[in-house]
Amino acid sequence: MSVSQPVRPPRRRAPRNSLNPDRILDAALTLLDRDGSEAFTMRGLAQQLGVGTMAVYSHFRGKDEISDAVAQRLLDTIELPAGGSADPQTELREVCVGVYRLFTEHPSALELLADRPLRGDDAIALIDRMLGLLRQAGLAPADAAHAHVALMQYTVGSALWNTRRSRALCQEGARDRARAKLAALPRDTYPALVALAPELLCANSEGTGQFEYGLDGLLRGLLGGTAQV
Amino acid sequence: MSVSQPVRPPRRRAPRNSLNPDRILDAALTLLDRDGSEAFTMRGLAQQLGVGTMAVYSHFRGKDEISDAVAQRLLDTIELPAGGSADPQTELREVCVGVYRLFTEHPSALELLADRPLRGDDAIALIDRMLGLLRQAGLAPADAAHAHVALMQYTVGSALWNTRRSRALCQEGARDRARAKLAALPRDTYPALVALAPELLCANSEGTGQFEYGLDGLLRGLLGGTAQV
DNA sequence: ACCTGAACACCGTTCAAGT
DNA sequence: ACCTGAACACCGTTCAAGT
Repeated sequence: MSVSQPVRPPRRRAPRNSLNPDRILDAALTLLDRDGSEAFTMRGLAQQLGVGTMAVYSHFRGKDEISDAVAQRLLDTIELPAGGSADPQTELREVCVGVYRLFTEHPSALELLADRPLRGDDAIALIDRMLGLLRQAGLAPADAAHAHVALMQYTVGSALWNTRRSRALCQEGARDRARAKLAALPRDTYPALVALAPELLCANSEGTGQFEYGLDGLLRGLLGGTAQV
Repeated sequence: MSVSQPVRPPRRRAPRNSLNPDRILDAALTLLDRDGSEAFTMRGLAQQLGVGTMAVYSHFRGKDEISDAVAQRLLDTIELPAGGSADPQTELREVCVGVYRLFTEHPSALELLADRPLRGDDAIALIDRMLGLLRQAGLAPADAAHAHVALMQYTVGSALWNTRRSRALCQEGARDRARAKLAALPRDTYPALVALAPELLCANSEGTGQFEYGLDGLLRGLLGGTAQV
């Protein structure tokens, strides 16, 4: 066996200016989407870029600043619906579905976003759009603000729930174990749960359908009437 | 200066059986609530217990198993309303508010819970109760399942949003910076946002009020009628 | 059986140095 | 200016050893 071939050959010095913020953010997002947020490491990022660990620090202050920038960039890719064509409720629905889509397509980035406040021009535009639609739908100022936050909370919560649920179900045989556990429950202690077991499993494995069910309910409840229940 | 007093005096050997799973979980929850989830460390936990780092491993397989047990224990403290006294919608409301309360009172534990599936007897009982109430309210099996998931998603999402938002606002001067940023936005690019700035700031700093606003909307929309929008 | 410290393979980041 | 490796203070966990 030849010992002369080292496992990690001494990387030749990276050419000057081959690195830049954009390349770094691209690599970060790739890493995040492919391997999940706990695999997002400064060392891993540098390796992905074919560069020494500390090279990245010439372009960003640290990991936090990179996470921030990735979150920013993602938010700015949300496409707002054309507008004007449909009624406010339908447009609000489209906006929320768009945000949900983005979050489920970039599961690990969602965890970054949940940590930091929403800023960046496109995120601001999104909030403005939603508030405008809520006012158009006839909500008073305070109601529009509350409704907006509620919609965001539901959307973020659903996306988070969904990505974590689906990651858990990816585990070896997890789906069968869940099914078995449900089947083993005593029917008389948990009558409703046992009776609805198949529907529950189904609702949990649906993705967008489940989200839209709740979203429609929420929109109906928030916009439907001014009557307090 | 005397060198003979070491910074960390050689801790005397902990008495046998002074450690047990309950004491460990107590310490873990204390640590979690006091210092946040990223301060929850095997080394810190052992220190809190006045014991060598590895002592904990005699009682739990590792950090993950402890996190699991803490989450379990928390879920089992949720109190279900007496039942039978009120209509299904009011009872559902109480259950959700109870879950939300638990989550906001133990912010860091929520992050643990978001990661793992809900199990444990009391968590199961909670799900059963909610499903039963939803059926009582007149929902078909598939609708009850969907509605249950939607309610949980909204509740978890709100709690998560809230704890993170409030943690961010705890930062030095963060509240003022947010206010200033809102005030600096161009009125004609973001008309709705600028107009609703005070209401938004208010909705975001309310805790339970904001949650209940959306919850009532969601319940109204899910239970209000069978009409699909 | 229960508790111990040393050691291993990680992590983000500081530092002084190379080009 | 941009990129480098060594080093520091952390982390969870394995291991062989003490009692």
